[in-house]
Amino acid sequence: MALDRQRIVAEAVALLDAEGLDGVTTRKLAARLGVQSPTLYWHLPNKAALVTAIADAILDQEFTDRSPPGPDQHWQDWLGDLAQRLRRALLAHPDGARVISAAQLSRAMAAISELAMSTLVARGVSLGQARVIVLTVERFTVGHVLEEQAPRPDAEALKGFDLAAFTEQHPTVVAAITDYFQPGRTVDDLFRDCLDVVIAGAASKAAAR
Amino acid sequence: MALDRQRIVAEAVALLDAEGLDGVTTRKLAARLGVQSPTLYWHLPNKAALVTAIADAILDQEFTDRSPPGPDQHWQDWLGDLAQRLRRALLAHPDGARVISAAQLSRAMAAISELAMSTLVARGVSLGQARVIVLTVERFTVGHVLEEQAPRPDAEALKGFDLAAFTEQHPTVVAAITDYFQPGRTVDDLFRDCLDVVIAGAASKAAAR
DNA sequence: AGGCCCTCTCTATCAGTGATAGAGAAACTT
DNA sequence: AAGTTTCTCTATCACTGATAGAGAGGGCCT
Repeated sequence: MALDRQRIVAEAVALLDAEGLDGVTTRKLAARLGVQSPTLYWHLPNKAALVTAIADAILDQEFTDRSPPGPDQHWQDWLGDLAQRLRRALLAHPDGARVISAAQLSRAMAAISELAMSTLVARGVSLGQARVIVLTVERFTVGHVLEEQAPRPDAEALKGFDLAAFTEQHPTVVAAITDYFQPGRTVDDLFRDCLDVVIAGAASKAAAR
Repeated sequence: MALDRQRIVAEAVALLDAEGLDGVTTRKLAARLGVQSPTLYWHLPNKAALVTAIADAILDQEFTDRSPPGPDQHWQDWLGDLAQRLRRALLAHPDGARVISAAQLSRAMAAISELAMSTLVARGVSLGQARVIVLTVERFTVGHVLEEQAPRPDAEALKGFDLAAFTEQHPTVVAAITDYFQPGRTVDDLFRDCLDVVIAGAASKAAAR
């Protein structure tokens, strides 16, 4: 099996799935491909390019279908679904959000932006508004999943953590968390609720002009 | 001058300012402090703790004043100002957003959340809504600045970049960018506009119940 | 056929990274 | 004075991304 960029990236995604972003080293990747690590540098200029390629692969995997909304679907709902899909793409791999935010000039991300902005424009949203709305949704989504995927602090760090003192200093935060996750609600619901805030704002801003 | 945690963190911030997050290594930091690198491990358990401490220092620097809104200030405006201040804090140092997103259990970030959520609750927003709104604003802001501070792709990467082809494949994106930055508008305006979307959504969601 | 070049992989090596073990100096306590 | 705690040191580890440069192999032109 010949070594080419595509096979390298596919194996890099597998390595990402197995060990997370910090586990994606040129040596481990080369070993999986049955090759010595400097060989990779013939196919890729540097590691940043590899990470960008991984980001594109992750996004392409989820965004096979890039269809605009149906004739009687509101663009608000469609944009919400797009954000959900983006989140799903990031959550599908460990450190997915970190990978995307480390990517430079991701082709796939640009394609998503183009799809979203052109769709909004086709629905009568002004070009400027479309850009602002799409950027807001994208950056919120990446920021949100980045936090979702943040490593749970290890036991060592938690030893110095005094929950009682934290609760005393941050009563509202603690109350809000316990309150929110009471009835069986999940992190998916939290994202949905936060996203609804953004989409509601987008709707009101788009209507305002 | 005795070496203590506070002096280490202060020097780490100076090093961050000089060389960015990737330049903050234990050896360089130790050299600046006139000490050998293993010495740092007596004061800090590991590098993650150092990054968290840097994050707290960066936030504390901007959030000396943690006052709630004045009596006739809308919470929407106050929350917008808070987000602006958060952005300013992140932009004040190279890779500031990366530092904050790499921080684990940041005390200063928790304090900001507490301030924001309790303020909204005091203004009659429900606990659940307050949490959703504050999280949305925070995560959007971090996501936005993360993108703002993303390294401009180097000349090497740009050599393989065909602007004409990109424009053909992403006409709306290119048109939106050129359109947006036409009359002397800056990235500050872009953040303001995006933030307004989020705040407008927060206002409508908070009013809806 | 012979020579050449282009493609791809190799070995060897570099400078730098976070982290640990354990020696030792200095200061404080008893 | 002796012992203990606090802090810094030297020496070293396993590992990282990256480069230089040798060399194998196939295709191509004369």
